[in-house]
Amino acid sequence: MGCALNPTKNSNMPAFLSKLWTLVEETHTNEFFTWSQNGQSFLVLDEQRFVKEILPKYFKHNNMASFVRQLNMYGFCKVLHIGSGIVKQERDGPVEFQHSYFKQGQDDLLENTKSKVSSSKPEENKILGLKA
Amino acid sequence: MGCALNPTKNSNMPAFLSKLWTLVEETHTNEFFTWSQNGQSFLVLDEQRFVKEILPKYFKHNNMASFVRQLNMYGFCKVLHIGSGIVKQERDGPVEFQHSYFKQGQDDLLENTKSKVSSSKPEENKILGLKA
Amino acid sequence: MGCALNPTKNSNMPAFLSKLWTLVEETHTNEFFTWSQNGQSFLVLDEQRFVKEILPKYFKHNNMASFVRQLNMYGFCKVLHIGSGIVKQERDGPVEFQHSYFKQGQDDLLENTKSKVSSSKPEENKILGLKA
DNA sequence: AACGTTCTAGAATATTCGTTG
DNA sequence: GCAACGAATATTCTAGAACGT
Repeated sequence: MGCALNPTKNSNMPAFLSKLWTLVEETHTNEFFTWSQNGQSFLVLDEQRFVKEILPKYFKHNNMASFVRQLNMYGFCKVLHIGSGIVKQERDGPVEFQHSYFKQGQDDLLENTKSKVSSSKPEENKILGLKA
Repeated sequence: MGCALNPTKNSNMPAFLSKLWTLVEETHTNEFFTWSQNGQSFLVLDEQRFVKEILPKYFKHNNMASFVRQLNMYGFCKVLHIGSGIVKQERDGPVEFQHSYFKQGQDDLLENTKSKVSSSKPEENKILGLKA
Repeated sequence: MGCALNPTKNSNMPAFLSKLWTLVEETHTNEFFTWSQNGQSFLVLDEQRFVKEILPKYFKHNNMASFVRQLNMYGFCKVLHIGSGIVKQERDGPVEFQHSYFKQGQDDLLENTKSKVSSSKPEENKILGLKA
């Protein structure tokens, strides 16, 4: 049966998603991890602080690469910033990720987001979500 | 032992459930074994003390694993904690379990909770309880 | 670090096995984690200290259950201690595990020990090792 | 026969590392 | 170069199985 509940939303949502939601909703870290202005994506404004201060509190690692791997597993895509620098990038540009069912104020969309490898029926995994 | 009802010894309730109820109602162990704040689950706040001091008083063992096995047998589910990241040397997060018919103040729900393997008709075991 | 061979970093051995080997070879923790007298198995003499002091240094958790799960995955078996107490138990008996290719002084046996789920050919996984 | 205790395994998600396009 | 992915191992939670009372 639906066990291993997580307390945020009393559902069996994967831990990664509820953690990510909690993270981005946290107001005291908005300085370097927050929703984008229009709420359609989220931003890592200071990767160093994010990796050092946030990741180890919520996950069993402190590697940006592992965090990104999880994002990709759940269908998030990086938002590319083109032409944001001449040589390379002025400094490190912010890291931005987006998912069609992960938007500010719409935690209901998140409900049934699935991992790409979670279920045994592959065709149901490719994307995710029933509310669509 | 205080005023709390103690649904023991007067029914055909499995020993595990009445012991668990007694345990969590005990006020003098609330420091490390107690109801959660909203009474919807119970917490093991200090696993080491719980294992050494409480388990052997009620059961024929002092293994957390055996206790958890029984919880799962009766349909209890672990409550996941968002902030369970890299292990801190200092303190462990509490262990929390929940069951829809095991709630503070509602010992009547507990009455007919059944083990998942007790009956020979599997479909009747999945959950349990008639008062619902 | 003493004279014991340490079969790490120079092979494709899974991290769990090389860590386990390192652990049991460490002399300064022999007080509560060590080879058995005949070197055919290893002992956890103080589970609480082992869980708190050793596990988090080598793994991303501090749960005995997770450690045991890994041991079973690699084919280790618990060594049963019969008649280890009359009324209850004087103290806690030590936890002992054994594997036919994990023996003191024979790190060569360990070389090709495989997880039960690692390869895609199930029949080759059941046990393990090529040197036998 | 039901329940309790122990040891091992199943299944899902998480983390790492290396590859693909 | 680099975002996304495949695959192996690791961690977690729950269940199967054997045995005893």
